[in-house]
Amino acid sequence: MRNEKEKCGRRMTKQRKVVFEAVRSSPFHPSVDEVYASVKRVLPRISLATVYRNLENLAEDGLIRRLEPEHPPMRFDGDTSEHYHITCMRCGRIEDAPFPEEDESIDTLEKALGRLTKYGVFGHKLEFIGLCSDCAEKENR
Amino acid sequence: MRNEKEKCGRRMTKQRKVVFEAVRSSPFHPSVDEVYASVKRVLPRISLATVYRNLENLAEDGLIRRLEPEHPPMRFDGDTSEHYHITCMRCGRIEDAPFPEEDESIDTLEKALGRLTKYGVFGHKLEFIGLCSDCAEKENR
DNA sequence: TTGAGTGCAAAACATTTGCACTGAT
DNA sequence: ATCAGTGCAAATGTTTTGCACTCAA
Repeated sequence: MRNEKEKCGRRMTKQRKVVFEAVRSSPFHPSVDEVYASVKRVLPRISLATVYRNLENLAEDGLIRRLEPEHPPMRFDGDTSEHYHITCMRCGRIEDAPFPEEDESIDTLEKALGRLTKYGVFGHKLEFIGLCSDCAEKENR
Repeated sequence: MRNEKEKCGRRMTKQRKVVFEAVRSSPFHPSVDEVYASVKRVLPRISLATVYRNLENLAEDGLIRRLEPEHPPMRFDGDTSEHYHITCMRCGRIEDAPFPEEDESIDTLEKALGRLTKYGVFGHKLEFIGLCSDCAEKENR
């Protein structure tokens, strides 16, 4: 329920650049605080609000990906290529699934994941994303 | 990263019963506040904290399902049978996908969903759930 | 030059917790 | 009778916002 704006002209500030780089260069799906800590080493005066604002608009612009962990805080992924994640049900750690997005059944993907990682795989969550008829109607006006 | 407790003996209080019934009987994947409002009509003195606590432990016991909308607040589903959801990217509404969980490719499911609902289907989110090796190790001690 | 973006502090939200009390077992 | 569960209020953790200021375009 975001992504509908597609802002065209966004100013390339130091802050935006550094926040982007921080997410881009982290392989750990960092939380806002982790990005903040990392960014602060380069721009010590940056505020947390700015980090939030930039993460939000970078995700909106499709330059990073917003993940949705079961429990806060939000995490982000600098790798926008299509890939899936596996989440540890105990500690919440998020790692990349080691296969490309293929047109396989979920069951097949799940079994493959068990073979290819050190995870015990217990299930999956699948959610479809779309536009409901009410909102589609509003769109055309 | 919940569900590991499997509490055996839970007291069946009026509050727990009514919260359960409220989620069970709502076809709308209600939020905590919606459950609270509904429950308040039966038990006007119930507190929001109690609603939170009961939703939490009902989900833990597998009697209801905790959903994870992209943005707060949390929503719950009284239907624990296996099924998928479609979420409107604009308004956030969550509806049941009108097919049983089948061993089809995601692409096939997505196309079927476009035919079977009034939604324009734009994508999906798939997340695998497992236990990482660190946590598995801790488990065995 | 100028308004989008920033820093700061305060507010808003969603959720959790401490504690004295209540009621299901 | 006991203690898990409750109500209340206060605390926590996360995210957003108002506003004066700054700097990228």
